[in-house]
Amino acid sequence: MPELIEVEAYRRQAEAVVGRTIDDAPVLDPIGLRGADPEAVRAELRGLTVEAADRLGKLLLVRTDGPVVGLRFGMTGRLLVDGGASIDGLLYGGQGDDPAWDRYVVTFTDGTDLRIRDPRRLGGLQLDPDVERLGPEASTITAEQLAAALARSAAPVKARLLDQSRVAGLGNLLVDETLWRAGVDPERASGDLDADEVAALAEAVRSTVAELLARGGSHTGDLQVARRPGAACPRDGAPLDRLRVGGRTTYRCPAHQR
DNA sequence: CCGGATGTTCACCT
DNA sequence: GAGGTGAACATCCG
Repeated sequence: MPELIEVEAYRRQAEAVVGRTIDDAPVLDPIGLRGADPEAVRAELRGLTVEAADRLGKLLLVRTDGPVVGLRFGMTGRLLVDGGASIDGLLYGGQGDDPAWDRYVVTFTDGTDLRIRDPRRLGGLQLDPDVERLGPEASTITAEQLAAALARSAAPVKARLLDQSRVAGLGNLLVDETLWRAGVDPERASGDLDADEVAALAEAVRSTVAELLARGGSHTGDLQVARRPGAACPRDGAPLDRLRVGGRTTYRCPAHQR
């Protein structure tokens, strides 16, 4: 589920735990710890008070009076606050929702809790994550920032937009939707876009994120409904191409994406 | 049965 | 150095 939009929804939920004090944080399954010792992480989290819930790209940052707790959700992770009632309505698979997939639990002194539920175990938790490795936040990216991210690169523009160190927050669905709306071929060499095209693309990134956030998810794009072989472009009816760009399945309208 | 799927990281090629 | 590919993770779906 998580691209920037879904993680933003989790961030808003996480604001409910601001002010609470952590009683315990057992690591049920030590995924995505990047070498950290599970018991050491648990010990560090005990007794901390949550001060804020922030986000950078797809990384959720829970600030405390001690270390920042960085949460990643991979493709299938969800955040459950106070027993669930997940607002994303995007359960992995048809039903798939099993407490056995809880990887991290944070219990608070008032008896409430927060948990990371992740069937495929692609998410993770890191204390004081290195946010310097991330590019500018996609939802507010400027033409200047995007120009810097694309400059002098022969890589396909889609690959650059997916590269979290260049632009933070976009995933496969958002990038396809954005390039489709902007009329840009995902295979275009990044450095070949002129200043006007870059400015228009930056605007498309911001507006696409805002609109799909309002609609309720990365999967609510206009192109998304056509993400299947042989589908017609919702804009002009041309048969969509299905190809691989940046290692990911890509849909493109050959008629209007240039 | 097989291939893919909203992600990230790494080893190994060209 | 820059890009690309494939694998790994585990589960579900068409």
